[in-house]
Amino acid sequence: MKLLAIDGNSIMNRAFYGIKMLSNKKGVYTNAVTGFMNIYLAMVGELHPDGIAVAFDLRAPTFRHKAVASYKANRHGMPDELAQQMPMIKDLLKALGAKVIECEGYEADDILGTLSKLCADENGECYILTGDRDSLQLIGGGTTVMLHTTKGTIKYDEAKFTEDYGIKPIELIDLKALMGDSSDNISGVKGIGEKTATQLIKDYHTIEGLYSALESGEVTATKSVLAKLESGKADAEQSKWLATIVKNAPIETDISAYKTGEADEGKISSLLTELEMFKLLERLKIKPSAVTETAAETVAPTKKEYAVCGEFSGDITAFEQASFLIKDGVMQLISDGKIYTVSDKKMQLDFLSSDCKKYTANAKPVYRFCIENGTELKNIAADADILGYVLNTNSAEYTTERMCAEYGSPTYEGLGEFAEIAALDTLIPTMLAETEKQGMTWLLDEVELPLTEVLASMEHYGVRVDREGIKAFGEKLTEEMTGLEQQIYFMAGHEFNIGSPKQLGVVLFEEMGLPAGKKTKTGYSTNADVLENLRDKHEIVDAILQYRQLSKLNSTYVEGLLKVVAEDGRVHSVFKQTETRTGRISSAEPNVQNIPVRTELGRNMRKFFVAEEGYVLLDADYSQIELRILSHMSGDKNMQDGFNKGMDIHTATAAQVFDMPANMVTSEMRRAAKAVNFGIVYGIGAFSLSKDIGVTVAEADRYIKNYLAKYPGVKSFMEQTVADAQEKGYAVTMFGRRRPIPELKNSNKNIQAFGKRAAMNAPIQGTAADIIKIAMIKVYKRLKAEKLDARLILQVHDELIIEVSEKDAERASAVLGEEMRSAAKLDIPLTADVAKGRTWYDAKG
DNA sequence: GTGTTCACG
DNA sequence: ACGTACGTGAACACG
Repeated sequence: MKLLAIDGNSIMNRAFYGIKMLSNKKGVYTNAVTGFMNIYLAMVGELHPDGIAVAFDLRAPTFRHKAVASYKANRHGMPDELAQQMPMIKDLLKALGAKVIECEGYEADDILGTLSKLCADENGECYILTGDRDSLQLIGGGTTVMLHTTKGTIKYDEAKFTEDYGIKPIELIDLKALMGDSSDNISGVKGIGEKTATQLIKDYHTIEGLYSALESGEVTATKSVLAKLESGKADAEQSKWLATIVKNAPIETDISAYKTGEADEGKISSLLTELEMFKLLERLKIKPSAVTETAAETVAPTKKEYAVCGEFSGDITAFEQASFLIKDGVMQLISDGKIYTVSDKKMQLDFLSSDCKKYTANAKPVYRFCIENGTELKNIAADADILGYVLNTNSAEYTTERMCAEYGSPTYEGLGEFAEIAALDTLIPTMLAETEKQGMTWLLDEVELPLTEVLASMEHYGVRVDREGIKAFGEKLTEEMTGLEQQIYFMAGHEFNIGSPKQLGVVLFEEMGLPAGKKTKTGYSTNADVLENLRDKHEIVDAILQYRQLSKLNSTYVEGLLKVVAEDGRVHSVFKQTETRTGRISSAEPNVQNIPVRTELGRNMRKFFVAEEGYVLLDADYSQIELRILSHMSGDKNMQDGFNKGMDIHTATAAQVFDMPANMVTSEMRRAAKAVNFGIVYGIGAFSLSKDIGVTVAEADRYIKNYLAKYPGVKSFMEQTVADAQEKGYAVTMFGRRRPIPELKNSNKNIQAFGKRAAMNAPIQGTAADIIKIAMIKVYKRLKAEKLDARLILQVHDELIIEVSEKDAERASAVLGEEMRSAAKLDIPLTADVAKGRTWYDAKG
């Protein structure tokens, strides 16, 4: 018999603290279960045991509330987030065929000890998996301890133990009896520490041996140690008893009862599906379960019958309603329970441009396919990816498989290559119903679905870049960098990798003796904030900051951009519609939403984003859209007043906060007010604000208090928003978009505080995202309707860029401004100014 | 693959 | 006592 005996509590603990918080969308925490299973599967894979037993302490979770006079009383109780996960892991382990052992009055340790003895009695092997060094005393006689630590799992047999500790495993008990163990409330002998205890045990092996030697005066030690030993004899004996793991817990003694049982796949599947642990399901090669609670709440979709009918022939434009997918160039089509394939491209395009009401997953590439073939994709009524995103912006991916599990839709493995489209055909109506129920139908139909086409078009056109200009700029940067590099090496006294924060830290803070500020997990922080404070300490700091700036520009923007220029001399960034938690879109390959603008040198990059010959760029951005939204949503008349009067909002805020007329506001005061305004939008904290504007925390706190006093509507809005989010579990925008915030349910104060800030920010940032999306659709439609030689090509959160022929520039400019301003009707005006230029640099006001 | 840094709104 | 503004993507070093 080869038995794997696991200390369930200990491994759950390690897993819980070793893995960042994870939770499913209901806020049920899963990180400890996830971590446990990772360790568990790795161990089972390595050892291939015949039997697995997992021991748990049987203790009420409320035990931690002191008062209980026990020798374990000072051990910290587990946090609720971990306690919740204990029943889950037990159920899961049972379903996997492992034996879960709990025993009234005995700790996990004792159960492991008993198991190891049972094994030894049968001449079997016992592997104890634990994160607790206490169990090392069990080593020997066929028992090996696999000690799980943050650095990995160490296999402790007798040889390894003796090598590390210099004593025999069993002597660990005597060692603890002398030195004590505060975590187990074992006192040991007062005044005897690790060093002394180890030496004594090495010499005398056991407490009994030590004390008999002591009686006969054979112990050589300092007078004080001898005195401590003598007065601590009773403590030592008591401690030894406490430190000894018992081996006779009343558990099943027939070792064959611990043989691994049959796995209950159905149970595993429903458990893991509920927990949304799909990666683990995949690893176990088990399909997710179709039935979840979510299903019961909405329409419980029933499994339908589908007939596979082969290649379609007939009139492809005659369908009224169908789901489709395109896989490796072959279109799969499902309508009225019949599944077809369509291989002919012409036929595919005919279908896509027909009036048929279409359901699909990930429509954007299909839009691009149609655009590239000169036709139009019509009547997309649902897109599973978009539905998945709207229903839960927190999800990491929107695969059909995952969503079926999440929304309780059946799967169709029997249909082979058609499994996905069949699943989709059933899944989509369920998700549409859920969307309706959550009041997001308008958002879906009028914003997200039409937006996909706009994004596809933007990706298709891309933006032209001036390759030669970028190269020349890059050469200039490289040259300057070489110069700086030499200066830095000279000042440091040797060459090193300036790009390595680790090496840089050593040079600055050890070799040159500059005062180290913040630390990171791995060493000294060398970020711009830290370096900025060291500027007057040494010339090298300035050179490094400058080098950093150049190096960033060169590698990320010059080299990065050149890498992604297409054959047509343009970059076709991917605009992702299901990426952000708040509803914004994101941009990648290249990211066109973070092209430098704040410093003049970086801003030069924008000179290389150019219009095609005969065309110009139009750039329009919303002015203060987030604060305008805040003033609207909060209904704060005082703040709205500033906007209605057309005032500069930061100056208006400064006038309010510092209680003086606007014309008396200094630029310093405006700067502070601006920082507070930003802070409010982000969910403010006095500490961060003080750091941002360089005042004391107390002063920053006063600013905030003052601000909220002047804008009482904002104050109550923020409070209400957080309260709603806490109650409902999500924050919501003006247009009904939800962002789930499970962090609010966390017992960790910091995480909860983060949740609160996110709850304050999400409605504001999210509403801004909704509004610019609406504007994009309106602009796109009007440019098309008015047949202008113009196209939307970029979006940067509050900014839109159009490429337009010179002759249509005037009209397109009007369209852009009008549609942006009228995208939403708020209590205060939305302002957007349009500027024109050959390059992005020129076109930005 | 993770951590650090830094570019944008 | 601790850590601290919201949301992203990319490059690089390092294990």
